[in-house]
Amino acid sequence: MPESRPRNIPEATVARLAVYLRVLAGLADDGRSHVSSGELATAAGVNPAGLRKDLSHLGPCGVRGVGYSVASLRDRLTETLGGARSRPCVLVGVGRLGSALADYSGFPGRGFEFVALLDTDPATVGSSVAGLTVAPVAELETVVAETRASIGVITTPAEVAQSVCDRLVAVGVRSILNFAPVALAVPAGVDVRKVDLSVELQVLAFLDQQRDSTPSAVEPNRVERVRPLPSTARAGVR
Amino acid sequence: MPESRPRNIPEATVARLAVYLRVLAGLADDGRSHVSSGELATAAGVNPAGLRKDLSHLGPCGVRGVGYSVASLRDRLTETLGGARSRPCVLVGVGRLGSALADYSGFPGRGFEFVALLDTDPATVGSSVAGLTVAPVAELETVVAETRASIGVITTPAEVAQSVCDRLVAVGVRSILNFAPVALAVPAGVDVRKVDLSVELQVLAFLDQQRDSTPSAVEPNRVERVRPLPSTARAGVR
DNA sequence: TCCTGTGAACTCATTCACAGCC
DNA sequence: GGCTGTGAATGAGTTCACAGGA
Repeated sequence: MPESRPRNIPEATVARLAVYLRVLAGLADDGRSHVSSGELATAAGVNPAGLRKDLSHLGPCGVRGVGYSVASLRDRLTETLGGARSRPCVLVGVGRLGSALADYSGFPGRGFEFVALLDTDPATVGSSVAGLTVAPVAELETVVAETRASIGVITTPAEVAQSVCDRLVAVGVRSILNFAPVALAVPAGVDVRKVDLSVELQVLAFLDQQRDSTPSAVEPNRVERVRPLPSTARAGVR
Repeated sequence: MPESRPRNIPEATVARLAVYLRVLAGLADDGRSHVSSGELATAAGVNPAGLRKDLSHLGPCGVRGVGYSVASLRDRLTETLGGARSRPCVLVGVGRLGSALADYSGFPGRGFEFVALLDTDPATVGSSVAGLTVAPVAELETVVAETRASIGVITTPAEVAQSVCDRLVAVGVRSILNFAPVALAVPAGVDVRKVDLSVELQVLAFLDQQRDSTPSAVEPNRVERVRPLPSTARAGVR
C-alpha cells in the first residue's frame, strides 16, 4: 500500500479537528447530510479558509460546489484522530478537577479512554467515578502494567505532581497531561502537555484591565477573530 | 507623566509572566534574593532567551552580570498583571470543574477575584464554596450589577452556555472564559477565551498514537522544547 | 567574566485570493 | 453559481547570537 497515512498534521490543526468532529456529531444528530465550510467554521468558531486548510491534511474529502458529507467527514475525522483503537489513560488525583475530567471519557471514538483512576485519599479510594472504581496510588505501577496505559493525566496537588510524573515515566508512560501548576521535568522522549487554569484567568484579567485602561481608542471593531488552540506546553520528543 | 505603562505585551508573553510570578513566589518563600534567567527559565519550563525577551516588555528589570532581584521582579510582575486592583469575576456553573476553579481565587495579587458563584441546582445553591455562598442563577443580573463584575466564567453544561453568555453580555460583562464545549457567539467588543479539556486529551492521544505508528525513525531527540500557552481561542475586539 | 537586553533570522500558523471542479 | 482545495502572502512568536554594562 502506498502510505495513505495522515502524514504530518500540525498540532494546532489536530486540536481543531477534534472540535470539528464534535460539531459534526451534533449535525448528524439533527439529520443533516451536508455542510459547507462556512457553516461548519461558524459553528466551530474558526475561519472558513482555515477550516478547509485543516481538512486538506486528510486529502480531498469534500465535493466542490456542494460541501462536505456530514457522515463521511465525521468518519474520516474519527479515524484520523485515533478512532478505532483508543489509547488507554490513567488519571492520578481524583479531586473535583480529576473527577470532572474522568467524565469526559464517556464518548467513544475520541481516541482515548480512561482505564484507571488513582488517589491517595482513603475516603476517595474505592468509590465509583465515571464508571470506574478509584484505586490507591500505591498500585500505580501495577495498574499501568496491566492496562498498558500510555497516557497519564496528573490532577494532583502541585507538591506531588513531579513524583507522580516520575513514577508514570518509570513504568513506560510517554504522554502526560499535567494540570498541576508546576513545570514537570521529564527525560527526552516523553511528551508533556500542560494546562494551567489559573493562568487562563490571569490572562483574561490582564486583557480586561488593559482594555479599561485604553480609552477604547486606536482600534476599531474586528468582527470575529479566532486563534488556534495550543493552550499547552510541550517538552521532549515528538 | 511620560506613559510608563506596560504598552503592548503579546498575549503569549502575558501567560508566561503569570507562570514566572508563581515561580518567583516560591523562590521568595525559600529566601532566595536573586535568580538568573537560566534558573528561572528552567523552573518555568521555558527557554532562557525567551524569558529575557518576555521580561524586556517591562523595561530593564535585571542587573547585568548578576541576574534578577527576586523581590523586585515579583513586585513588578504583580503590578503588571493587574496586581493592585483585581478584577471581579462571576462564575456560573458550580459543578466539580466550577468549584475546583473557584478555589484558585485564594491567592491575592493574581489580578482576578471571584465575587460570586451561581448555579441552578437547588442542592448547590446556598452551599459554601471557596468562601462564597452559591447564589441562584436567577440573580445573575443583580449580582453582576452589584459587584460590577467585568469577567464571567462559564462552567455550565454545553446546552445552557450560550444563554448564560448572552445574559452576561447583556449586563455588561466583556471578558468571558468558556469551559463549555461550544463556540459562543458574542457581539464585537466582547472577548471570549475557550478552554476545552477533552480536546487537550484528544490531541495528546493523537500524538501518542502517531508516535507508536512511526518506528521512532526520522527525528532524533530534542532535549527540551517548549511552546507558549495560548491554550484558548479568542473572539472579539483588541 | 558573568548575565542581561535586543536586533535579526527563522519557524510556525493564519489569512487571502484564485484556480479548479461540480 | 457555488464551494472546495491550495499556493502565496502575511503575521505572530521563538530562537539565535552578540552587543553592552556590572
